[in-house]
Amino acid sequence: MADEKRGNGGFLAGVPELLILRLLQDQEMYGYEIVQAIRQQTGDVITSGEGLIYPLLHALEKGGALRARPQEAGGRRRIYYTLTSKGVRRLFDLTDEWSRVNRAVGQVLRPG
Amino acid sequence: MADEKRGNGGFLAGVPELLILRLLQDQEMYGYEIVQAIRQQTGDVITSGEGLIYPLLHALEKGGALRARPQEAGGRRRIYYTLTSKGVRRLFDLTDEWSRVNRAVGQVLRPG
DNA sequence: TCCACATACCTATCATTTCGAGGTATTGTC
DNA sequence: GACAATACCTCGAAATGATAGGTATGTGGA
Repeated sequence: MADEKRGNGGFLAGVPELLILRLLQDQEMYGYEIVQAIRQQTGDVITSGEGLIYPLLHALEKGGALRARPQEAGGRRRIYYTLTSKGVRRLFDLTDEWSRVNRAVGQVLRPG
Repeated sequence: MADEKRGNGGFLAGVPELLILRLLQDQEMYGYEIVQAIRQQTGDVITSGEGLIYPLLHALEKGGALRARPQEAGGRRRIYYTLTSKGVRRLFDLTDEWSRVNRAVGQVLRPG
């Protein structure tokens, strides 16, 4: 079909990035924590794994949207991330784009 | 960044398929017409081109969601598509999935 | 003690989807 | 006659997500 082998069922283009940025807007978090948070806060609707989240965090950091702060915590090495001003701007842009697409799809789904 | 080279700006995974099915629920349409309709009804927010729509129509037909009916109209060869019962089911499933993801993202964006 | 599990990080590869460029042919307009 | 619009098509590149692995430490139970 339109081949639908997506574990999450599709409709997720760009969503993980948006969610990461939004979560970090409220508080500093580390990667593993973000993976769990997305699962919990979406009621297991979005279950993006570490194989997606970690590379995304690295890309966002390299792009200047996030700042990384390594820290030891009980023998465990964690990397905490915070939003930079660039990240905040990116979050606003993505949020805006998300609602635009949302409205657009809604207009077709339930017309006039 | 998360590299954002999508002409439409992201957030479109699976959306074109959903829109096609929804449009065909109301009336028989041909490919070129669908491309224009998506553009118009979304106010140019979603501008998926023929390079995306035609292959999608073929895949949906092959998958049994659509039935194709070729017809000549004023020297112009058009291929009209209609929904099969399988296509209707697929439309319901995608619509459902779309709102689930929508709610899930919303929960993260505006918590509390 | 040993084993399994949760934590916490990472990469590589594959599948899917979208985008852009290009190609054919007809009709209508300047 | 040239050009835009109509109407179909395919190919290849790029981006994204999913899956499957791989490393290491701490904790709890048998």
